[in-house]
Amino acid sequence: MEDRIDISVKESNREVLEVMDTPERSKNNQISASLAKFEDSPVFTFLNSLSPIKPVKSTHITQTINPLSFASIPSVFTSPHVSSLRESRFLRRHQLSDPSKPEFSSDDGTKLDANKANADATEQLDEQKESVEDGGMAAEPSYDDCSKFVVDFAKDYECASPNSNLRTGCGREDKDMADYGCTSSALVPLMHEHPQGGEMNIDRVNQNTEAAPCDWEHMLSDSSELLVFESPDVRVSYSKSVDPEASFYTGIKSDMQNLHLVSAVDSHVVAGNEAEVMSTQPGEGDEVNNAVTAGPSLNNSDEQVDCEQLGFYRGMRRRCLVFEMGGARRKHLEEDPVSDSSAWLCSDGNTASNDQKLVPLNRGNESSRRLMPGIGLHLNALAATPKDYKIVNLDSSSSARLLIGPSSVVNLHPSNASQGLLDNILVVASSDRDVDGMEIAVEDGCPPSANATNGEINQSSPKKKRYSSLFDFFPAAASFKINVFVYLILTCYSIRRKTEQSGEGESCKRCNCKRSKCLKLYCECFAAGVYCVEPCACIDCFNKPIHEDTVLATRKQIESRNPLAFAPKVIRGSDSPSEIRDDSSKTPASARHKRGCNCKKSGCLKKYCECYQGGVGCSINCRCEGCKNAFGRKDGMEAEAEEEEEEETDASEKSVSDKSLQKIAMENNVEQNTESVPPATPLRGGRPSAHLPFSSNKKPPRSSSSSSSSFIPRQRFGKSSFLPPPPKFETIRENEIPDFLQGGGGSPDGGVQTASPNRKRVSPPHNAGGVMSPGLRSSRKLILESIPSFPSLTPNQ
DNA sequence: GAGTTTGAAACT
DNA sequence: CAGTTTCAAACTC
Repeated sequence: MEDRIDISVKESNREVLEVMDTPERSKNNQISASLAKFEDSPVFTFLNSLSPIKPVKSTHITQTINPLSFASIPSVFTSPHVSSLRESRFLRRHQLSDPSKPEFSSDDGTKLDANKANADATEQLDEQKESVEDGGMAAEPSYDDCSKFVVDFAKDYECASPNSNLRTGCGREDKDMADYGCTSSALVPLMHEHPQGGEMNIDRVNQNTEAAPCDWEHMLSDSSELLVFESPDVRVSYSKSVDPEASFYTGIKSDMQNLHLVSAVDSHVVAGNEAEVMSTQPGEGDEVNNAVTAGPSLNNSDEQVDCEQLGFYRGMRRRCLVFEMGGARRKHLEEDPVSDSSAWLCSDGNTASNDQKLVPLNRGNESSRRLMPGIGLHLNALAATPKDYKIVNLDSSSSARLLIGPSSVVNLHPSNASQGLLDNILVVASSDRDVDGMEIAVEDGCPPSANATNGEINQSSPKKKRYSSLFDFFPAAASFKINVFVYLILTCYSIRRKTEQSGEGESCKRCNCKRSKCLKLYCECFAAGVYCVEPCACIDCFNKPIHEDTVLATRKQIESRNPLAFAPKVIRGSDSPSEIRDDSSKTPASARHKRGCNCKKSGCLKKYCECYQGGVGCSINCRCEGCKNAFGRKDGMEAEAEEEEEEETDASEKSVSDKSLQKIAMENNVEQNTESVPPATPLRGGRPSAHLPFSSNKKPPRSSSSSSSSFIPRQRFGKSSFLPPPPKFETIRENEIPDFLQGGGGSPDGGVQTASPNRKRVSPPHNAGGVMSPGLRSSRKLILESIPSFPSLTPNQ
């Protein structure tokens, strides 16, 4: 049975993956495939060794929180090119955002268990319920998960909580537990418990947890593995549909909400199968159960139901979560360009329907529903998170879902954010109470409705209290909590890793628009492709899920004028080795502003300058006057720039110097970029570099080459203390640049120019000749592997 | 926090 | 395409 189950699960997962892949398929497929293999492969082991756990253990993830930097948020709007990748992002975010929604697991569960699970699940559920009553822990089931990780985790958990009903339920067969079937069943029970009587479960859990101390390390290691490696589900979901971060968040949130530790895991696992992360909504336990029981065709007929029923996410949070998640998934699932829009929609609540669409992956499955609810991190949330550190919800801004605490500020920068979260989490985890707080926070993030769904769990009362109460319910939680947290942390960590790898991290955006209605590029949120969130102080904002249509339409219009309007403004140097810069030694980052700046008075030393703001040096594309960009003058003097800051005076002169020089430099530099880059700009740290590798669909290369030379942000500023501002813009690697972007022209500049709406800029001021350095072109060719995150409204992409 | 400066975005 | 206006962020006080 077990074997069968596993096999079926794997197959299902792969299928899902395949389905998902369609849009960008090639890459995605590869990825998915790789992921799938991953699980099986020894690599897992390796990964495990690498597992996030360590970092987690370290706990300290040094993430600094930059109050200033907001993680760039993945663009809400999917640009055509990006679509697939983007979608993934969305998903991620959604997940994150939605953490409140528990739905995650549901998906996986649905698939996995569907077959066997159903029977088992039902039985288990019954058993669990009983067991719960008995005092059994439901929680464990979560771990059951198919993934070894789960198993291990379960073991650990067991140690912690012998009770776990799940186990018992699964218990029949320990292996079974490991098996998906078990997991499913386990999940089911969890689900049931939730809906029905979270309390009872909790108590049991508590007992369990308390009873047995857990092996944190094991847990961590295991969990990490699961998250990262083993659980194909997780991976899939994350990698594909879900944004790691988002998933992470969402996962946390969902977990939190559910408090079903298990649920989180389970969800992951379950979801994993589908490759989507569907968070089971707490309230939906029934659905989940159904799904599980339902069998393979987990698809819920009612995807919407998930969203709406769950309702958790209505409102801001919901937007974010649903929005993102749904969108992301949808996209993945559906190749349809439309999906993009749907993604947007999701955020609204409206989207439920959309979500359904997305669901297709599941097609048969109910998973779809799950999808909606649970997962999504909100991009915004992410963005917000950094500041607020609210891990979870975006919308939640208000809710302050901060796991940690409102006070705590963590940068969620994509790269950092996760760690920050982890850190926070860890911290939190350290103290049970903290944990509670976290949970609370999470839930807070959740819309009331969601709570309601969870209602069971939440008793109601104030969010925080609820959570606390939850813990009350789950008194045992202590250990259990820890486990859960650990799990979450690991998950987050893993997610973060992925995200980091992907380069996605982004920060939140907030705007303060008063007249643009947040429908113009003036609006940072809109420009970033994300919906405005609570933190925004905008007036008459239309950049909300509710106005999806408007937003999309507007977006299209803008894109029609300038296809790259939503593209990341800053492009990091390509990774290609060829591109390695000569100067590499100097500047790691070869990033450059897509269009270049046009500064007249700021000397490119203030954030007025987009190049500076983006943490990149000015390039040939720039038409700035008196460039003193600390990250690199357009002259290519960047190195000097550093030296000079003080010398600034010279700068102007040098700037003059030459385009020719610049060209040369550029050529040399062209290659600089490379991944190393990341560190490149000091800024980065804080921010998001968004680099998701999305395959670009389109276009032309921006002139990457224009490149500036390197800019070494590093401290070059004479004023060591003074660090360059974190990049405000989303950055993309050249490789990532969408084809359409690249498409164009040969000369890097040209590409860029073409891209740039502004003709002025477009015109390559400096070396106009598309000539750029030949070298650049050749070397670089910007093959934009992935597109930046801009969402394209256009269907076609 | 209000007012100013700045440069991108949008418009003509 | 150039010039102007609008806009909101960045900055200053």
